[in-house]
Amino acid sequence: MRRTRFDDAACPIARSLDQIGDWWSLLIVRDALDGARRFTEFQKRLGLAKNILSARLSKLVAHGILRLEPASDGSAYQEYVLTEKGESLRLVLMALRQWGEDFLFAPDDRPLPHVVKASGKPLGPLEITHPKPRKLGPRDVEVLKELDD
Amino acid sequence: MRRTRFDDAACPIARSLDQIGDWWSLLIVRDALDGARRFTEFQKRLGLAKNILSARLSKLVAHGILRLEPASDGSAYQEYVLTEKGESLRLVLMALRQWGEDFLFAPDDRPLPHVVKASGKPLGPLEITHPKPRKLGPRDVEVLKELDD
DNA sequence: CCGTATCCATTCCGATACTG
DNA sequence: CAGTATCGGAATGGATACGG
Repeated sequence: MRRTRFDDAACPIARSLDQIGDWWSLLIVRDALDGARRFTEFQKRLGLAKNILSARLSKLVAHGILRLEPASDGSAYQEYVLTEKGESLRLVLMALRQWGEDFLFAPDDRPLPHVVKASGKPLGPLEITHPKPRKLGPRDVEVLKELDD
Repeated sequence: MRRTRFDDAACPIARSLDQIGDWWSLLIVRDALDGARRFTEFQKRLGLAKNILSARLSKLVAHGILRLEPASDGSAYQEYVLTEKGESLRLVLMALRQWGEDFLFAPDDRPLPHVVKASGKPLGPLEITHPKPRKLGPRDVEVLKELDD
């Protein structure tokens, strides 16, 4: 596409999109946040072609969003784990999730709730803060896998 | 590319990306939030080809993120204004901005600060809330155009 | 199991020319 | 000013075949 690069743009949003603004990267990060670490695991979850998964993973590693690590089990392979930079995308994903929940689902087709781990209670909206104390960290929340009420 | 569609995915993030997950849409929304309304205005700010701007704007209108409105001045043309759905993307953009600010700028190349309109003070991080009261709305903040300290 | 390599279709992007 | 039309090139995406 010979896309214009945004990597040196003055705007942080443009720079961000340059690194993760394509169709698959954020979904890969989403699954990584959900515990996926192996190539085939990502492939199975996302259902995308292996060559493009390979390319995306490499790009994410190159940008320091994922990092390669020796497999946690005995296998000779490596695993893709999130760096701090990658972990921090959780907030972006949450914003995207809340927007989607609010505007992209019909009343009779609700998404799985996003809840606070400790309490199991659904999240409130993201809030903008003055430079003030924090409430809850991104790690404190999770998305329910199924409805078991 | 024959990309897989996410518009009926179970995951809100996937659905969101289906509507605004391309290279230009969020930047268009960014500029709309910043006051841009006219075709040429977007084109000038973004520096993208007119045909693709045209396609993106149409798509955003089709998705109910932008809406066409008779020009506010005398001209016979129309203007692109954000719907509530589009306005709500402000939070997503803020998350993206904060991530970019945190990880994509060198110490000697800081981005323009994002401040609270009323106080002029820089924003704190987005926070996750329990179902609790709100603090500051997305409309209360702005990005400085230049540094005049 | 974990990828890389190859092939082909699609579509995205940018530039330019053109209309009202 | 506000687009539409057309063009070529590049990157993306999916499928499959192949190798460690």
